[in-house]
Amino acid sequence: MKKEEALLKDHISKHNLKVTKERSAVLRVFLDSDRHITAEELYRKMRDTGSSIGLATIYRTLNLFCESGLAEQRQFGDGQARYELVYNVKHHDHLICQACNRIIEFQNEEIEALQEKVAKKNNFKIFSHKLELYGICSACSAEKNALDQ
Amino acid sequence: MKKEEALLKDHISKHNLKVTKERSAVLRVFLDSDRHITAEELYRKMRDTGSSIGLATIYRTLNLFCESGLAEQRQFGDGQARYELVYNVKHHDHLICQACNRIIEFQNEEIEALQEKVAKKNNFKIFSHKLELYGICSACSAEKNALDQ
DNA sequence: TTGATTATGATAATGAATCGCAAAATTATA
DNA sequence: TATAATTTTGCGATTCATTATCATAATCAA
Repeated sequence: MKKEEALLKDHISKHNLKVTKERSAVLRVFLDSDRHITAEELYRKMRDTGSSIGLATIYRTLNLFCESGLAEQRQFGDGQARYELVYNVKHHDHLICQACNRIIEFQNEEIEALQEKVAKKNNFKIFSHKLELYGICSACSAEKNALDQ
Repeated sequence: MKKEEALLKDHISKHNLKVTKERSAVLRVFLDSDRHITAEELYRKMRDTGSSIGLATIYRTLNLFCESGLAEQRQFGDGQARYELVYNVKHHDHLICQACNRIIEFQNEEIEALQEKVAKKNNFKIFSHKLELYGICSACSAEKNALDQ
């Protein structure tokens, strides 16, 4: 059994919930998908492969993943929440290309340390943070330059 | 005439729009409000002082403020957009207290510089960024400690 | 297997934000 | 300052993502 599956089952048993084929199927597809997937995308992906799962169940299951610490919800400003596997994944922030919607993950210890410093200076205790850099990636930038010629 | 009003009127005249009493009133109340106000809060504030303005007009006007460079829209994760005066205001990021919803602004040149460095390393051109630190402020932290006694 | 409990799918409901429209307001022009 | 072209307004309807409701189905401890 995968460690992600074990984590979910542990959460389920600790909260008097039940292991269902839908939950198992959503987990399987979720783990096999691009990071930063939306509920709708996951729903389509499952329906397209013959599943008769409902959209509400997708949302309920993704929320369950978040409650169990397996995933986190992100808002990148396009109006749809995205869900990302965080269990056993090192913390990181995001670069978001506004041309092709590509999401690049990055880590920077120096920035993290400075955030703590800012928090301390303001007597603030940080529980979580969000750092997103919006712009244009190298591929889109090159494409734009080519078009401009 | 205030510089903010001048900016808005400049934008209006450059785009064949019209100066209306509603737009002037929304600007007046907006400038006189807490930073990071929601459309609904601005609507309530105006209705409570006798205005018969519609909510749609509030939204349209706040969008106009954003287009003119007077304001920017922010999402702090509670599902409602907040609007913040940015004209003639130095760039800053936010600390958000999840207990009392207080928003503290801060500036940190070192973090900004490191963001640029990250972007460069990824051949990414930054147009904007979002850095939000979520947690609990000193006042709420003290209150919580007192209750725990 | 049963029985208590939880989960599911379909659909309705929600809430923030936008749209369409007829009426009203603005503004350039005469 | 009247006119006419254009934009804006408030209202209500609409959209879209997400959640709630509810009857039926599935799970699982005993």
